Amino acid sequence: MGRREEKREDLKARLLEAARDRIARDGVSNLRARDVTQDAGCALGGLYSAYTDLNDLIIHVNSTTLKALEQSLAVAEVKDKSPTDRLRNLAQGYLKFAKANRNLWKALFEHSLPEETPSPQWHLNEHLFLLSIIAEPLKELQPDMSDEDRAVRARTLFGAVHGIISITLEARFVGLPPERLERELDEIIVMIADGAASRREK
Amino acid sequence: MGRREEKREDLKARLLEAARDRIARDGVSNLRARDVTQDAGCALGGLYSAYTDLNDLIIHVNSTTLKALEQSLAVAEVKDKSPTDRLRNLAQGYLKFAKANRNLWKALFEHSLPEETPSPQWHLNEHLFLLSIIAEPLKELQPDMSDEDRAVRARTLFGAVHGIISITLEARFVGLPPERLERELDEIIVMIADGAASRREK
DNA sequence: CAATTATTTTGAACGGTGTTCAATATTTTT
DNA sequence: AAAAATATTGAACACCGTTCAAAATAATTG
Repeated sequence: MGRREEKREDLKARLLEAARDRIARDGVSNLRARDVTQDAGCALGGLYSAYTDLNDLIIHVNSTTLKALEQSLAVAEVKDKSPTDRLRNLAQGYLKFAKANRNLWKALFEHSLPEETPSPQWHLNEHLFLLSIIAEPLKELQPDMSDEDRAVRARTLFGAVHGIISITLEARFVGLPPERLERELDEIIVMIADGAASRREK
Repeated sequence: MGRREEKREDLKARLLEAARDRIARDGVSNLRARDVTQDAGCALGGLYSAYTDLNDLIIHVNSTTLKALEQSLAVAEVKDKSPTDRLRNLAQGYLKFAKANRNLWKALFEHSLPEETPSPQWHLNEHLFLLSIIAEPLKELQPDMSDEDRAVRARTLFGAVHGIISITLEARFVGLPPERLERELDEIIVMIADGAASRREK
């Protein structure tokens, strides 16, 4: 019967949960194969029957983090607001999520793939929703922009927002005073949104 | 004689050069203590007499990278231009440096300190020049802003520029098409600069 | 210039890492 | 119930950064 499949899925789930807990608590750089397998209640080698790699397991954790972020941003979304306000809301929502789930959020970016082995396509696709929800208010702001240009601009905007947040929260460089992060982020978003809007009238 | 001091400095220099070459070629995550020491022509333990750590050696490489960036931006600086144009120039200069020295540039940020051991103060200070040269055009743009606010804004601006560039060049997330990076960066800078300027007139 | 002391350089050894794989245990099929 | 197919196990492996007693070298002394 499908008992095999069942146990296999159960093991994968247990490993995933154990890894997520460990990452949330100690950060992705402190994740150890021996720790997760012990937490999950299987032998060391069991990890490699459920996932190809410790890296692969981390990618799956990141996948759940992205889903949680998606959920979080969807909740924070407000209709009946100006596109600028919607962008402001998204940026604040992203910041709020990053603060509330710092280690899981950091794992999305810290996780450096070995060599030139890029993330698998299915995981890269998961990033696209982020860009699509940014692109939507942009469309209202600059309706005459081509879809391609708008997609590029959404990436630019995300990069800027993420850069501002990460330089402060990751604290590996000279960041902002944390208490001023919200306002700075907000002002920059408004500047860019206004810039986009004025460009339309030009 | 000062023969001791002399040899010691020579070893430090050889290790530094070997490490920089290795990082530039293979990336900081592929730097191995056994490789650098072999390249530098000393025993494995020699590294730990010259530097406290492999991490410490990497920080010193990063220090030279920052100096090179400083040099590069100073050359690119143009007087007799509008503050907006100077900011545009700085952003393009930063991009150009990142492209030309990708692995060394990435090492400035990839390098994750273990636990909560922050970078030493002398190295953090080296970052400040970057912010100071951003703050200068900002002063012209918004002369009524307090020095502190301007310092914060400079960090924000750097975070945005760095975020846009790194999300594309580090390719660990969904980045921009590389050929559009220059223009996007430029347009965002102009938007923010114009936003800052218009705020002044408000 | 020895002889002695102070310092540096060396590299085998240590503890910890991710990963593998023959042996064992388990589930499925016959 | 026996046999075949599969999954789980954990000792062993290769590699990593780091340490530290021993060997080599430099400085000082008589």
